[in-house]
Amino acid sequence: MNIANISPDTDTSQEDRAQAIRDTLRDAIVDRRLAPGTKLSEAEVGTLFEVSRTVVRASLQMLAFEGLVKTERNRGAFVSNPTPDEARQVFSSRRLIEPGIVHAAIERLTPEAIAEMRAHLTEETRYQHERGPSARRSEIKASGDFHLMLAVVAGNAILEKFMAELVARSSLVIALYGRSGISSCGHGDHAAILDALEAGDADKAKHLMLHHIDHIEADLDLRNKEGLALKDALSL
Amino acid sequence: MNIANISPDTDTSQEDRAQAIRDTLRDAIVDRRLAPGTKLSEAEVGTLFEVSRTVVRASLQMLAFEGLVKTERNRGAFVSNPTPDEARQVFSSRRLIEPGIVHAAIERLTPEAIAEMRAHLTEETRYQHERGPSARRSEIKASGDFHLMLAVVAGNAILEKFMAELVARSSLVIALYGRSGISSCGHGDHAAILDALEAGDADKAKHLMLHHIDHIEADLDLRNKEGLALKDALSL
DNA sequence: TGCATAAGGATTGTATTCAATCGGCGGAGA
DNA sequence: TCTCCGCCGATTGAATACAATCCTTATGCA
Repeated sequence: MNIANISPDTDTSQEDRAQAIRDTLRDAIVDRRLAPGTKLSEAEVGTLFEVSRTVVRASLQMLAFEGLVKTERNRGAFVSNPTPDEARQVFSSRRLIEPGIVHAAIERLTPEAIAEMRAHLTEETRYQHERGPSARRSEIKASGDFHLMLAVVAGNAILEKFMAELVARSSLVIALYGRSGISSCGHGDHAAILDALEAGDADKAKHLMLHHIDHIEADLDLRNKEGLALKDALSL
Repeated sequence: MNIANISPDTDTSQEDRAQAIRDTLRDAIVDRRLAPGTKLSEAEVGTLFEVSRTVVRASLQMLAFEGLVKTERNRGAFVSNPTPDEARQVFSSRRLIEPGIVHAAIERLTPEAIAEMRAHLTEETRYQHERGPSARRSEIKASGDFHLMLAVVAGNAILEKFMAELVARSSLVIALYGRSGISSCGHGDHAAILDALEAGDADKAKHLMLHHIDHIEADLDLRNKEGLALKDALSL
């Protein structure tokens, strides 16, 4: 995969170019236009965004912090290639945090928030019924955004940041180990969770969330990739 | 407070100077040699550590990610000055995550780990009985380290990173809002938690941990600081 | 005296330059 | 022919140079 198909989005924000580049790269990573292992050369990225390596380095460092990029000294930055163990840790963390987020969200859930999330769900459904890689990418992003919106509603900026990292890393993991290329999240799960939230049934919502996460993880094939790759190589 | 009293520790690691500087600065922040609000000028830090601003910027960026430093564009980096609301979010996050860490740790608790933590506790106690700012700083650090060791035992690198951030931020919060200058953590709490862990009583350990966190937060005065500072200023 | 404005200095943001390291390629020797 | 060694290109790491921004201060005018 070449990194040339990432688009330097509109430079609307004068605030911080490094942040804008990070966001663009992150989007490209989480919806899999940049495959795990892809090298992110400072010079190449800098040329794409028309900035010097200085600001690119800052962007890559930020992504490294979020775990989406791994940097090796004197070798450069690569889209992360999470091991099965790291993958398990991601989902273990989500199982720990997300029920808590649900719990917090249920007390701060306004009618507006519910409406917004319902609107989001319909959009998500729409993407699921469309075809083509573009719709697929939008679906992946929307699926993660559901969890992020929940974190926003919960009203804790720190947990929100943690969740953003976990959702992004989940996307990477699913890209690597996902068995059915279908979807990162069963859509019905989201709707059921939102229903429980709206009904004010915290226990049910938490329960559904846990099952949802289990469901996602169950779709993964977490046998070690190296052996698999080796076997594939030998069978050629 | 001047930043001149932070010591550039031994440059043993050739691996990454930026990381070493970050660690030194973080230590200085968490044990309060650097007060919240202190400006961290790139040039000044660079001079202290004998590196160029380039690597200092990387360090400060890392600290900004952990929430220990806030950077304002064209103004520079400052040791974070968490608001009462942010403080509440820190402890809310800890209440969510730490019981989970306890839960995970109890299944992976080896006799060696227990011994290590017991040793840590005795050291912690020793600092509590010593006098002087140096012992006080060591006590603060040791107190946080207990929670970090637990996270390490839990065996989830992601949660460990999250906890490191939360513990560090807690230290800042306590520095700002702590009522009794005494201690960041009641020591007895730690011992009780470890006892419950060793006994394999997960529920009790989680319960104790929650109470411990509540206890820490209860010692804070989270009325908005601005008004307080203003009142203090007027009473001069 | 008070305020507004502009100049100056200081500090950060970004680009460029130089140094160090790594990986590959090719040649020499066994 | 295979292996080992050394050179060279490419890429990152770090320092310096330059540009932009902000804050302070001083000065002029009302």
